[in-house]
Amino acid sequence: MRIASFNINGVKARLSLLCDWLAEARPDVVCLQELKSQDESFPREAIADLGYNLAIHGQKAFNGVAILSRRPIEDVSRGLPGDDGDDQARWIEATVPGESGAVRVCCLYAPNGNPAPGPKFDYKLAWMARLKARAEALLAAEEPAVLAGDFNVIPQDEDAARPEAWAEDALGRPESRAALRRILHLGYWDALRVLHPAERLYTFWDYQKGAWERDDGIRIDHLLLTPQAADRLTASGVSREMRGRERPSDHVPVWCELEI
DNA sequence: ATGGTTGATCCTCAA
Repeated sequence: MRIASFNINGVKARLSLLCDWLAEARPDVVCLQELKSQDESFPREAIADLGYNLAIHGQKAFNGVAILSRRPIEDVSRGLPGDDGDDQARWIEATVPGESGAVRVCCLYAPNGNPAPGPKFDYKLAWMARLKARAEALLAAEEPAVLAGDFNVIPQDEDAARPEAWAEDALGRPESRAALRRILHLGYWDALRVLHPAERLYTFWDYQKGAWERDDGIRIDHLLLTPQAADRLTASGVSREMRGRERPSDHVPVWCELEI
């Protein structure tokens, strides 16, 4: 089962790019972030026509996440637990049955957190703490699960072309990195890094200042696997060429292959 | 030091 994550940066503005990629790459499951669309205006038909079932958690103008799957989508849950007052659409999870067993797929869009320090950075760190709590509960189930999405955290210096440029940014600050490490240290595996330990891997290039042309990228989109999922990992990668297409997102898809 | 880009919605904000 091939599972991909893609921060689409506006699903309506990016519909033709998304449909082209779905038809070419044919991922079994896709986690989308930054829909910037309400449920009612989400382009369901075009995606359903390509053979995908849909579970959407949208919001007006900002955020928004969705799971697309060629297989059935079961037991959908919307919203990250831990704060009933949080109405930002940043989390959707569901079970996808495979040929041998099933996988719990969690699609997440972590807060950007800039400017830091400040209230937005506080919200980011509080959200990451809630993510850790959910990640802990998932581990206790001892089943294959994937945390897939835009974590808005650069894990280590080697995950940025110019790490020094991000040292004070919410995406690269030590507090953000520590929050991600706390989740990894529970027992999660970085599906990209575990198979590509020494590779230059970026998933985001800013629209500004010719970041793409200069390969001034960062790796902030991640696939974290429970041990039961990591045991079945056979391949992973970054669909880098997507950044060079017409009207691209500023992110590209990341994917992994699980024997499920 | 500034400005550079994009999308969605309301003439600004979030990224």
